[in-house]
Amino acid sequence: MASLPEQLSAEPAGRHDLSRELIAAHQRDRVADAAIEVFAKRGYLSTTIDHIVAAAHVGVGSFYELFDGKEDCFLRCFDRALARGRELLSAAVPSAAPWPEQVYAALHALLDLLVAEPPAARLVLVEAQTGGPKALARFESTLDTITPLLRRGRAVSPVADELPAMLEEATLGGLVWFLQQRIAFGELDAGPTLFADALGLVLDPYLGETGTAALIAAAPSPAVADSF
Amino acid sequence: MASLPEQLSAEPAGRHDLSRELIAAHQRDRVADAAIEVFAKRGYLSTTIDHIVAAAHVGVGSFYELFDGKEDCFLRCFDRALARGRELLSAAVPSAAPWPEQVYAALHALLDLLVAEPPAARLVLVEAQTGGPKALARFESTLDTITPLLRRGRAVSPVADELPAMLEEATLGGLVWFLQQRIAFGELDAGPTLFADALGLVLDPYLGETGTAALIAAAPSPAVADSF
Amino acid sequence: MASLPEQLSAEPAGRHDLSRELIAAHQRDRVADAAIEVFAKRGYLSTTIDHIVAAAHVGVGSFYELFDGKEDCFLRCFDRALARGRELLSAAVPSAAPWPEQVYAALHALLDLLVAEPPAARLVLVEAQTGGPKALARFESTLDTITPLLRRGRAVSPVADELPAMLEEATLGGLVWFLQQRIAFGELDAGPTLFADALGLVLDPYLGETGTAALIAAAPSPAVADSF
Amino acid sequence: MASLPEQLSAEPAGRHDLSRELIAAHQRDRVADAAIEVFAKRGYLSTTIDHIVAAAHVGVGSFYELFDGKEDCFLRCFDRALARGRELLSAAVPSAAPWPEQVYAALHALLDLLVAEPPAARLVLVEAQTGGPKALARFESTLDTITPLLRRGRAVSPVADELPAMLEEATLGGLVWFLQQRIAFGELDAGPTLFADALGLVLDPYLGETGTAALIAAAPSPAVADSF
DNA sequence: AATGAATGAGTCTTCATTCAT
DNA sequence: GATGAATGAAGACTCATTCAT
Repeated sequence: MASLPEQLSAEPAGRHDLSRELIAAHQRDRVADAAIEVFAKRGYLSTTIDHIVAAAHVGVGSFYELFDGKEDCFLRCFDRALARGRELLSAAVPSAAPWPEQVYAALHALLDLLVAEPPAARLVLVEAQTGGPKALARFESTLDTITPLLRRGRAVSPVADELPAMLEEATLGGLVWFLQQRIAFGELDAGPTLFADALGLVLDPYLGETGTAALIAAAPSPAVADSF
Repeated sequence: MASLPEQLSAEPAGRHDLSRELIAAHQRDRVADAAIEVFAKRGYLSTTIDHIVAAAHVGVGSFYELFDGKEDCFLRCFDRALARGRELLSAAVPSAAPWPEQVYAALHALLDLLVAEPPAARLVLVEAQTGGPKALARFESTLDTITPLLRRGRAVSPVADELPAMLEEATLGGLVWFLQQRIAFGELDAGPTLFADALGLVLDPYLGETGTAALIAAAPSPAVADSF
Repeated sequence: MASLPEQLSAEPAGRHDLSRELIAAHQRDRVADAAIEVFAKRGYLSTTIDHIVAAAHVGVGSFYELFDGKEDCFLRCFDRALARGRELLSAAVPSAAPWPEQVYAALHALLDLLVAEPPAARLVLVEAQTGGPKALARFESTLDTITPLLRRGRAVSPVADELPAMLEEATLGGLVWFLQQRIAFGELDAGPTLFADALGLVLDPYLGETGTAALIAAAPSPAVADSF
Repeated sequence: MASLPEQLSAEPAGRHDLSRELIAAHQRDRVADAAIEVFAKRGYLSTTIDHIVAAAHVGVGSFYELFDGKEDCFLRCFDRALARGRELLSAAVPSAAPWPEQVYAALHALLDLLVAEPPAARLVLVEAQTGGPKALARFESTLDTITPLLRRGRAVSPVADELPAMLEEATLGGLVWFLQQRIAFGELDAGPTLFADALGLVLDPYLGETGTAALIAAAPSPAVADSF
């Protein structure tokens, strides 16, 4: 890989390698973005390398320069979509706000994202298991990150001592399942029902139906009210 | 010309066709059972016809006599596993018993089944989506069968008017997710924790933790106490 | 050929074997008739044993009892069709009539036959080469039988000493080609043009156009005039 | 994003596509040449893709890059052989010469070609019908091209008004048949008899035997006299 | 550095033939 | 004696991956 010329001119080579890697990373991201679309459209199984390189406008050789193969590519796509989601959600949640409003904001951002980027949504939530256990494990660990955040809702719940031990895991599972179904059957649109259902699914156990309704009525963010 | 033999063979053919179809159905079931194992072990994607026929001890030609191809085979395996599960659950649930005990029995039978037949469990719960939307839709409709049964729990719940609207869908989704995870990571064993967790996941919202605990303590079925 | 059992019980066994062979020959003919249709409809290449046994209403095993395999079956079909043609033609030609009328009758009978049995016609004239060189050779030898009959026309020709040496071979080849084309493109119907063309093709060199026309005008056989 | 490289590569792509197609066409011809040999040796039916790729020294993938499949390949081979023949014949026939000499030259060139390239000869004349009706139709239309050229012989024939109406079709059919037989039985060699027979077959009806003999005696081309 | 032509292992599937019933 | 279920060799074709240019 490191050829002679680089060693002869050490310092610039370092910079060069750096920029080379940057360029490579950039390329990888570009190709991954194209691949996400393709994987989402055709499924992991029936996606071929040709599909991807055609969509990404790169040569087959470049593809193998960038990725170790099809599975590696899928995994990176998966990671990329997941990371972007995590990032956006962190940014969307006001860390100082009371718990219910944080959940409100997070869920809203999540749905916004899923509606805005159907391919990524499908990749992460539907095609995950097809890509093997590795992708699944990563998704799982991301979910584990969320569980404690959810659990903090017990502090503000009037029925805290009645809440089931596994509530958070069940809630998260229920939400994932709820979204999977909507995506699998193409019913994931920006209707107000979707958001209300999802919010109720998460908050009701903690606040009760009336509590959730009150929160929605308060409509904390105008933007939220707009898009949903 | 030579029409006599044909007429003679026409009548028995009817009877014969019947037995032929019976034999074929039997063969199909045998091969499907073997295929379930293979699909569960290798995943739909990397299962080949050769794997299946080797496991089922039939020739390639017989396979294609029995099934239209790989996908047809997978779908039939899926249906077969699903049907068997539905059947066993129906039989296991005492229709006259109070709702909590019915849930107890049903969940127990379900976990029993999943532990007893890991391949079928993996096929239905994990490999479902790989086999295309057809399998998914069938699984979905099975789940829809269960929702109303779950909803009957509201009648016995002390907190009925506080229960979220989507509780049943969330619960079911949570349960499915819970089981998927256990299966995907090979943690689905016959430990007592598994059953307690699953039961809590379903019953807690209706009965509260204490109510569930009381039910477990009552230990309605000795068999249950045995295996879990 | 003569096996031990026959020697032990000579006379009855002989009769039995005879009748057995007769029955077998009869079966073979029946199956061959069905096979001719199938071969003509689908071509040698894409005809399967299943097609044949289904059309002939026999079991696969019986088929292999009757024939050595697919090629053997095709060859026997070919022979059978050819033999039938030869037979009919011999019968149709009045041995005492003058040569032009014999040709007239023979050609007429031939075309009658081809129109009446399109499958056999196609088998012999079009599918011949597909079945390998054996079929071709047999067809060839049949043609060689006809050459001398044709050559006898020189005796009645006013231009006998001007006739090309290879006239008979060329004529026969031209006729075969002419018919092949008509069959291959489905233009072999019982129109008067077909017969006139074929007759001209054969007789013109010997009798000249005017001679042939005179023969047609004489319309030797009413039956001929009818069907063509 | 990253749109620049695409635009830069857009322009050369046009040039490149051109050369790509040229290379592909070249490859196709090379593979077709090998395939002609194989088809001629084994027949269409029992030729496999593996046989072809082995003979052409290409990978299976390349074969499918070049052709749509076996039939497409056969058809292209057929066309190629036919085109080459047509080309050589056109070149060989002196357009200003008297008709008998043109026929002489054309027939000679044809036989030269058939003897020089037995595989192509067999492909076009014997295997034609096996490759389906498409090949046959193309061969037929080529023959139709020749008919009018043959008909011009009537202008120089002393017996023009005695010539049969279908003479040209009969002659051509006879010639084809004559050659098919020679090829099928491997008797197509460069002996003088072959050429004399073929020439007589075509010219005798127009010029009479004596006329043809005179033409042969004149031996218009020394080269002709050499090879036959 | 980037390309895409070439490869060939591996896939699904068909069908002539055998043989237990 | 007849049947047709079972076999598996062999076919066409795809596509992930390599490597010369």
